[in-house]
Amino acid sequence: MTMEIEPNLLADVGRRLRALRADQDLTLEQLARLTGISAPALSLIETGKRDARLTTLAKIAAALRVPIRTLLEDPADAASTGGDVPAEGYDLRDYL
Amino acid sequence: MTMEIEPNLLADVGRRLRALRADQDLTLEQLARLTGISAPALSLIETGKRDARLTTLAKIAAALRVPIRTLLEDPADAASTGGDVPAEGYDLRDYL
DNA sequence: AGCCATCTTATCTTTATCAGTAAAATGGCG
DNA sequence: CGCCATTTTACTGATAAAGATAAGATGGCT
Repeated sequence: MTMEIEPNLLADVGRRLRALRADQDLTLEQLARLTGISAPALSLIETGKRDARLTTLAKIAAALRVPIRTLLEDPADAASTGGDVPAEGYDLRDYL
Repeated sequence: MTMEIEPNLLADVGRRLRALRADQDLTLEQLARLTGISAPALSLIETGKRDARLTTLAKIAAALRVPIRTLLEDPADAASTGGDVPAEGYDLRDYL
């Protein structure tokens, strides 16, 4: 359980994106028109082959009418949204 | 209330990033070493002048030991983390 | 099999991120 | 005021994102 900065973050985001689009029965073409992002670009993002910019993800989230955060969290642990706090008594400088 | 895709999303993310870094008393140099992202790049991101890639934000979040979602949500409405559902009975195709 | 919608992949061009470096602000603090 | 740490800004060059377009691949359906 070394967690190495989330191995397949892009693939995960892509999967969620595709699921959300499917929920609204939208084609890549339609989402492309809604977002201003080309269908090929959307395809690459959904298949986890492209490292999109923040505003690009924001446009897609806006078009799908969901908060951006939805794309980044596992709907499973979405319940514990109080689980934040950076582990009190920790000093990152110890690792420099 | 036209929402125009959040005009200052980058500035907001940058502010939260800077606050988190301040909480741990890290300099840009130190965070740069932790993330592998240069200090100038971090400065641009924190000041809302750069549209960072998803993996870049992920690296920073990992170094600060907070979930990525923390950078994107307003701590104010962080309470209502069940508020998702894309407004049932809506069809985005009506706007194409 | 053939057609059709949808998605994927490839190529090209423009633009932007990012590392690296160095040079200017900024801000304490003695 | 002059140091000094920190941050910002301004370059360079390499890598990658994103639009546009076109060409394959996939899958359903009669």
